[in-house]
Amino acid sequence: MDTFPKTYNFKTTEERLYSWWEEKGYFKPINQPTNADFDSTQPTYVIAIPPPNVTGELHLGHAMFVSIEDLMIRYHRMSGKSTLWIPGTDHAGIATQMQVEKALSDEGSSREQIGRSAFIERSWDWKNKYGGKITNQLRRLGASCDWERERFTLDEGLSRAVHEAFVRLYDKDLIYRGPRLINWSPGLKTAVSDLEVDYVEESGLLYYFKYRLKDSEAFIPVATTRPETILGDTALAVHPEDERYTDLVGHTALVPMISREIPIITDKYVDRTFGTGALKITPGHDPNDYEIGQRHNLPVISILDQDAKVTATGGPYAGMDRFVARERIWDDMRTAGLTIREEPHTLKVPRTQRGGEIVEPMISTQWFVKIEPLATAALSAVRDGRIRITPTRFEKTYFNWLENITDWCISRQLWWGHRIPVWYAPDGSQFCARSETEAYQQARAKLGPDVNLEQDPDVLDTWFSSGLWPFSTLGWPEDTPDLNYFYPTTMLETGYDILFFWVARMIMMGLEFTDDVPFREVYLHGLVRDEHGRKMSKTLGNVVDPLEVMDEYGTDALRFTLLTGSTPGNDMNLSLERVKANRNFANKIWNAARYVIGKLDSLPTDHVSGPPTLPDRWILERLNQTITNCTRLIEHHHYGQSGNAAYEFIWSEFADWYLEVSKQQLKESKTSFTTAHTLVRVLDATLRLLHPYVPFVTEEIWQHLKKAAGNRFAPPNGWPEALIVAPWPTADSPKESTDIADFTHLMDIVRAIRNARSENRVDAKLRIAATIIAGESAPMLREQHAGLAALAQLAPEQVEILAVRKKKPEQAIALVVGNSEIYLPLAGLVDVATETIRLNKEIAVLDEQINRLKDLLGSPFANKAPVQVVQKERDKLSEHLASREKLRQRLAGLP
RNA sequence: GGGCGGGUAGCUCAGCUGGUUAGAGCGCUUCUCUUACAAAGAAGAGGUCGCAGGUUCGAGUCCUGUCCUGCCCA
Repeated sequence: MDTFPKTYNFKTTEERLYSWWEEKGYFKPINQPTNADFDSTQPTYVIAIPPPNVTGELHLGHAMFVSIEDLMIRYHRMSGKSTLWIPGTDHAGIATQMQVEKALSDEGSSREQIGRSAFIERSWDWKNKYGGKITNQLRRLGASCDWERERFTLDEGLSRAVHEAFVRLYDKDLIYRGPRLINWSPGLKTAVSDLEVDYVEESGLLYYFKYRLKDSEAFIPVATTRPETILGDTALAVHPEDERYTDLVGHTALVPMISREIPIITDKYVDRTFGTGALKITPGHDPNDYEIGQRHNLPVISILDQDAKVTATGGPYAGMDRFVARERIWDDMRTAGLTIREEPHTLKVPRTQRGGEIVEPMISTQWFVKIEPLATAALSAVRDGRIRITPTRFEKTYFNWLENITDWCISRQLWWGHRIPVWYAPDGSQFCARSETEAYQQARAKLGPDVNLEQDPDVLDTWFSSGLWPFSTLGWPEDTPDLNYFYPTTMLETGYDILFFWVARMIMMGLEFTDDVPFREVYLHGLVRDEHGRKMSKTLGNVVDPLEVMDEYGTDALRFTLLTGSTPGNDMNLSLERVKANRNFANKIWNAARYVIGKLDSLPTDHVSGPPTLPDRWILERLNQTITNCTRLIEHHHYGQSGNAAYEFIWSEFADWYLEVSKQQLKESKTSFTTAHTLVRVLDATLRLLHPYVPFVTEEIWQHLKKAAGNRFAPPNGWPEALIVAPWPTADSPKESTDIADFTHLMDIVRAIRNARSENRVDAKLRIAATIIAGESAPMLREQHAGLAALAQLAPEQVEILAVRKKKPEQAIALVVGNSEIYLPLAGLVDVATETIRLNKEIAVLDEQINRLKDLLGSPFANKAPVQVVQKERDKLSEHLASREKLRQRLAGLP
């Protein structure tokens, strides 16, 4: 027992067990192509991990996905599937590049100063230095990934996959390059995709001003939120049915301050009620204006450069920052008498998700994926059920996004990432190839042997390589044995916040390149918030660090909290109180096991194997029900409910009741062996049920249990080497018996006695006498005499259990539990007056119930509801009637 | 503007296909350090399930409307 301290010490357990599991190879699929006895028909269960940023640090989002995916993996591993969880990390272009640039700037250097190749080298150094951190943190959470299959989006194989994918799309004309209006991040100096822009509501101003007409003193009042874009206006637009402006349509207006001539056009897009009803059109710097410009063939003028400073087209404002220019133009216009007024206005400001600076829509030459054909395929894969999304409501979101999708800007003006596999010749012709050598071959064939090529300087959006993840990690484009056996993967589990970024793109790319779905199921979890539902943020100071939580309460406690406190697709508020409670839960299992194992150690070896007692049969049947329940719930993705069911079972039934009864049964040689066997059996099975939730404490206990129980109490198929690879429990077929009802009756009697003791302030240590008139339950209760006495703290020799009453008890408190009457002769405690009050109170409660049930059974309910439901209520009524009768008799019999 | 969540005990949340006195943890009250566990045990208090209608024998659960709140898309 010295290896079994009173409290579970997770600190000395977790790391040891994790390394042991890993060394033993338990994280690897039991059946895989490299095995000598490989069986390609054995079912698989495969998850590709959502790759965290290679230089990132663990946060609760990671803790959430690891908990859920590890649960899925451990459950299916135990269920006998050949289970593979592929781990890996993402190069996270922008994020990592920013970190490296920050480090450079701290040294007084910059990427421009050191040049591209030195910068990339520097980034790899950075990756090598910090890259192991996040994966070690995932290990800490218990993630049972096959680390030998770990991948990184920039490693050789995955880069080959990226090139292959690019070339194939290019050859099918699904990738093109050209000037388009894109979102430009002036700080990061790169294009970002539409998805990477958040529109934040902020208060600003609406500027009203005069647009003068050419050859006339008249003007049109116009409102704008961005006066600096006036310099890029190429039209004024009014609604075709707006009578205020009909006679002005077709005239020419003059751009303020620079007097460029622009037409006045009509377009139904214009909202007559907004501002003045006249809209200035700046196709070069506004997505809506860009579309109107396309419709009317308007010229596009770029007035801002890559630093968001005004270009030469801006005349006197050239060189100014966009916000400086805004003020200067407005000042100048005021001086020129062109301003009308300013009013406060709430606008949606486009900001980058990273850094949060204001994005500038501008014209830029970029690479795009023509997305519609891919989206169409991705839509039908979910529509026809080849991929199922849990919770299903996200299917709608998914459809809506894909139905309105726009081409995907995939080029980034960064250095850290997959460089675009396109090379340019001096004459401008371009060659898309899987490698530079291949590009040169193409170029030489076309332009002669002396051609010199230059590779496109841009890199691809990180999500482009992430989109290939489920198959690139398995070896695609090579036709590898892993790809053949493990693909398509089974489950894709991630947060709903990257449904578009990642999930949808994997589906599109998977269908395009592998002609199959990348996974059969998608499970989306919610965001982890603080305990009052606020988003965790550094500024609010409410960020919970999972590492600190694990330090304080253990990994299992954190995992159990995340798993049982969340429902699919819904955000969860994490409360540390709850984590603490679950730490206590781990300790509870520990102590229950400590008891069982201690008893096994001291059990005599010369046993007599008696038949199972009522409590044995009860707990085994309840175990059966719990196994059935938990399994069903997990299969339906109700992970939280399954965890709670196992929790309730082991704490409120096994520990609170069966363990207490077992103390009596172990004392008797007739029952001791079977009791010990039952204790082992139930504990073993429950540890299995809980293992996917709380892997460490369960494995640790299980190893002790296995050792203590040995062959004497081994399960039918023997003890496997470790819990992590032990078979998931199966339930016996349910028995037709009254065992559960009987034991429940016994529990109710015990509770009633405890309640009476407590209300009458009977000393907890005092063993009292009791007479129980139990009718047909008498034989059953008599058999449970010792247990009953122990549970209710009765003096065993003074417990009388009768079928019918012999004489009228005098000085006693009377309790009615179902069909049983209990008399507690508490001398000196029973006062006729208070007892009368108490009995009347109980009768009143029953009266209420009886009336309610009589009304119910007299209503159409009786013939419309299913028979079983009605019968249940009838039974209740007759039971209440009998109880009331007993109480009345008792009342009448009081002295 | 469109779509999707959430509103259940003081707090944080469960409640699967509607089944008839609504559950858990924490907190609260009373008692107990009884040889598995005080990170515990025993007993208890606490909710007209946001509001208003409707469907049904029966609604926290389904439908309609409404209020508050959060998110996504435009």
